[in-house]
Amino acid sequence: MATRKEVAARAGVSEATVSRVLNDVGPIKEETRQRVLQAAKHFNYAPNAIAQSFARGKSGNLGVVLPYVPGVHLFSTFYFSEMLSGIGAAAKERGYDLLLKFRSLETDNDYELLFQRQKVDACIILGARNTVEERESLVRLQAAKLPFCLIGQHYEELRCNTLDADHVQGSYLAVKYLLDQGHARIAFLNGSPAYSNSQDRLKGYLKALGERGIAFDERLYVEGNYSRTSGYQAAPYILEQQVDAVFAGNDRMAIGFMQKLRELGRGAGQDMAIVGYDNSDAAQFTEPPLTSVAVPFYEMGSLAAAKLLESIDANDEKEIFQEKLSTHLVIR
Amino acid sequence: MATRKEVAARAGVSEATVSRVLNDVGPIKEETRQRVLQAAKHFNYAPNAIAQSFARGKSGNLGVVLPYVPGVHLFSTFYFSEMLSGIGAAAKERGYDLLLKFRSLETDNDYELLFQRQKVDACIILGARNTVEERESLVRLQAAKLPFCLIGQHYEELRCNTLDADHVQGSYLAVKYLLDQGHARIAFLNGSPAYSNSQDRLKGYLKALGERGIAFDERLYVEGNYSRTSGYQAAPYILEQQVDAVFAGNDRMAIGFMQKLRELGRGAGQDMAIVGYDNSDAAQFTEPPLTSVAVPFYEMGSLAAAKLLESIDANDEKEIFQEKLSTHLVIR
DNA sequence: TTGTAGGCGTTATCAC
DNA sequence: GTGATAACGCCTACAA
Repeated sequence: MATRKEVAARAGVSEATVSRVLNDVGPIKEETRQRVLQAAKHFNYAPNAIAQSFARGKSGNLGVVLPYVPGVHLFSTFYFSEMLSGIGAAAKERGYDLLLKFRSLETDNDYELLFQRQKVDACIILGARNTVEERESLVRLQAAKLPFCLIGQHYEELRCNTLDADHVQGSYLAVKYLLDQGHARIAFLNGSPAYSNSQDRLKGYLKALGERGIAFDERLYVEGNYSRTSGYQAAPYILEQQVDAVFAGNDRMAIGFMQKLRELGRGAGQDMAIVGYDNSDAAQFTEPPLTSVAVPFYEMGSLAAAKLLESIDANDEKEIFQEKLSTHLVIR
Repeated sequence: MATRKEVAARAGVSEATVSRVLNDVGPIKEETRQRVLQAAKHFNYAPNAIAQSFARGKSGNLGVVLPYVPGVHLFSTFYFSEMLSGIGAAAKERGYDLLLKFRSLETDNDYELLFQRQKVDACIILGARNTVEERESLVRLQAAKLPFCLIGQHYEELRCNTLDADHVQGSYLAVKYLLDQGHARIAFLNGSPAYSNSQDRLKGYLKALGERGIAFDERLYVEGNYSRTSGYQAAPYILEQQVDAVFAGNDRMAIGFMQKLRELGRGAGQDMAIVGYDNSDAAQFTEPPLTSVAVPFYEMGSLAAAKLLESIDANDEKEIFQEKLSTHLVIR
């Protein structure tokens, strides 16, 4: 593979001039420029990106941290897929490449390492949880002044770049809708409280109930893990509680719940109203179609990436951003 | 951020020794090793990955090229999601990071550039098409001895690393199933012939028909673009042909077709049999559930990555691999 | 067992 | 306008 040296030799100029031409800096005689360009073309030369990163002290990569669970096909979940699409689009626009980091939840709890090694200029963290180790790791990250942004998770104690959807509002909308339809005993099938968005959903649920003066009945509150199976498994218990509606924290759980319903011979939508969350593709294919809270995952990803990259490109003092995009209910 | 120099100074050794300790090479006195480790810990030192790549001439990145279409949420398609999950898992196992490259179909037709810049040690190309530019670009890639692998696409003229599913077989199974069910006029809703897998599907379709002595009727052959919309739009024409079954090149098109069917008041599965392809999540949620050809996308991704990385890690002469994983029919 | 020193391919700061 | 040249942080013979 040709290097700058060979190009310089062939063009009869110094290596510095080659760089100047290729980086389009400084004044250059048109004739020299042409000679260099031709020589470069002759060798099919392109600057070595790693050497460039090394010299510039910038990698040109935007890191994306994803939770990695062996055997679980992560991208197949609507949430991550959409988000990553958005991040990718925004990064591409700004000339950054995406470096994916799969983090094993048990072993890789050190976000710092990612940056210490300086393979990325900034980083977006997906699927962070509220555990002691993670919080501490994030505090260190911040102390080291490494630019990062959390999507879909926020901590009370930690003020850092954050992009999320307004899940309090989303859940409120969903539950209010069910109440408006005349349902009173509404079960809530939530995900793990280790995620702040689960907690937010609970707040929205409580808020909607509170407005109608309905007290929280803990028997109607069930925790799954956002998987279809957990929705499926929760169904028998929920049915025992004589509810007339179910609000699920995501579509997967809602779909699992509906499957069990059908197996038990109780068609969904007849004597039982169900509302999901995410408005994933699947929501429109179920029978009956699933009413669901639409979350702008793609926009969350692209906005987070845009803001983050913008802030590192303009290298003045970075302001912390904490944005919340709104959700809406898609009634089917 | 601390560098090796500072660590060396604090430990009272040379920089070379620091590297030796950290890379675990050569004989080192235990005491020295401890001093170095402590000094490293003191500064919270981790070697700069880019400098390392630079010195070693290896990036430690596995590139993944993805077609990029503005406005289309790529990862949301089962195909890419699953594949990328598989690639990611295999890369992680071998200590490689994933570098994603979104390729604009119109402008970025030069695969070479990716490698010339040497930001990746090897590359997996998804969504390659059979166009003049792409073929030429791939030929150059190969001539430059850059290790890459195509997934889901192969060319007659070009012998390169390839991993695919056996779509001839898959389509054959699907059509044979429909024939066995007693259907005779089977429409085929295929995707663009720019993808070799579309062509393979056609072969399978023809093979199954041929076995029963049924001649190809071009009125029953329709080309969509693998989107749900294209399935939806193709429906009226297909219905006009008085077919009793439809085989779709992927589930998305099958689902679009079914939607139109329902809108027209003709429930699927009643007077019209439908078989999809991919066995995506969505296939089980439709009403009625969709019979579909299961393709091991995840395994394709992980196997391709494994083989490719293996071949570059063992730096002897690389043998070209061309593998085809088998598919099976999931009857619902 | 450890130190010295050359090299990796750029960028960027000086001179001229 | 252009050419030297010193970084950049690390790896790795080669010497000692």
